[in-house]
Amino acid sequence: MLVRPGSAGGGADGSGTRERILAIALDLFVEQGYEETSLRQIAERVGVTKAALYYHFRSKDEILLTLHEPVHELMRNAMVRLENPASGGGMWMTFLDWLIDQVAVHSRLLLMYQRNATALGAVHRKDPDGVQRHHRGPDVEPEQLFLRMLGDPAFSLDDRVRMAGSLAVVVAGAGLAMRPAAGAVDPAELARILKVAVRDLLRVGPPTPPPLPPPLPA
Amino acid sequence: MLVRPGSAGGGADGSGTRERILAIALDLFVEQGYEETSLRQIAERVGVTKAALYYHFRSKDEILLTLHEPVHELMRNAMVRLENPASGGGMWMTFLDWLIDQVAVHSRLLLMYQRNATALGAVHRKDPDGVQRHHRGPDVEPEQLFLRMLGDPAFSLDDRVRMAGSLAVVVAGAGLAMRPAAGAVDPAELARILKVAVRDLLRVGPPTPPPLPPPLPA
DNA sequence: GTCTATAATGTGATAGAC
DNA sequence: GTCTATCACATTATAGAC
Repeated sequence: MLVRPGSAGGGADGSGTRERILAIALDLFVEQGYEETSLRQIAERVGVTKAALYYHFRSKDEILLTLHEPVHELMRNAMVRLENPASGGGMWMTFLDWLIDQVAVHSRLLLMYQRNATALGAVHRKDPDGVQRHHRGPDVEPEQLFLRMLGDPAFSLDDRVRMAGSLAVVVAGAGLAMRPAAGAVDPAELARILKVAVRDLLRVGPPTPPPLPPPLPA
Repeated sequence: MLVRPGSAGGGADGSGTRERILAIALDLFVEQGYEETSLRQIAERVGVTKAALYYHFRSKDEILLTLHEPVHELMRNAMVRLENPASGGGMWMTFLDWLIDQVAVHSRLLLMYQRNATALGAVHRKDPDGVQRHHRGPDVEPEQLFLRMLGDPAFSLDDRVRMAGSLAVVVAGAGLAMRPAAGAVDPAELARILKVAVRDLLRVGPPTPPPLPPPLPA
């Protein structure tokens, strides 16, 4: 589920320790954050010693990077779609629809990214080559990817705000699904709602379905 | 600007070292994050030794908490406004308008919070009393404050998504203004745009201005 | 109010046995 | 593939001189 098997150097990992390390690290990184989580803590929960972790991973950073690999892949994929010159204004909408579907699948990973973006950036700055080694493709921080586009003077400030905003809405929606306080949420329904919501924000598509109880007198 | 003078224990701080510590810590916390920033680094940049920092602050955590005090105050203020039973649906819009104005003023502080929410949460969990001591009022993490409301079953999932989304749009807009890559942004114009945008997302107010012509007919 | 010096601790990481 | 034992280092924090 998390990683493809047979990715690292050595022999077959019969007991699946590597996967368990990743799963538990993901839990802890989401709960406490990367910096606040020590290798001792991870090892304890996995049921091995610190040294054992170093058999499976070269460093703590590498655990973080391995977990973020799917996120990076998602972002690379996103970039390719955005750079496709097929359409002008509709491109962004098409992209968002795709993203919404992706987000429903990877919501937990994205939550981890959201909580550890700062730490990931630090790792990124400290050892860019180490990041490169982990996944081919352009070595861009996901966040930077969109900032570049948002700086494009071809868009008005209004457009840029709404583009950045629509992205934020999607992420917030994904976050909503992850919070236990928000109750169980049907991913499919959430995706459907998000797609309509971003259309309202971006003022495209169907004019705007009115809410049933009018919340504010016009 | 950042803190009220005469807040800490000792005598008058003639040279304003305390304020300089806070200002520089803010810079570093925004740039690198709280965990990645060491006291040595702060002291170096201020031009004093590590020990000097401990004259002004009891711990590293206290520096973070002091910086977040205005943020907490903002959140407490927000909660009071939201719990005001004056209006039903319009309440949220009124609240957002107020928030947008506040965000324009405190954008830098909010960016710090956004980047260090995880670290702040860790401090929060580790020493809740220490947080309490810093600012009277309910001891709630800002993030938790809204999650509570978003869990209210009185709202449909669609409403909740749009409420959470509108909040995210405001935060994203503030973030946009802080990024050098996004170019200079007039805060007043940004605020105006945001207020219209969240109305579109929440489907209240003026029906929906079209994209191309000037989007504010008042 | 700031310094020097140092304590106390935890961290990520390595070496080598089994 | 996992262990024990240990290293080297940076960190927060304290004590006491000036």
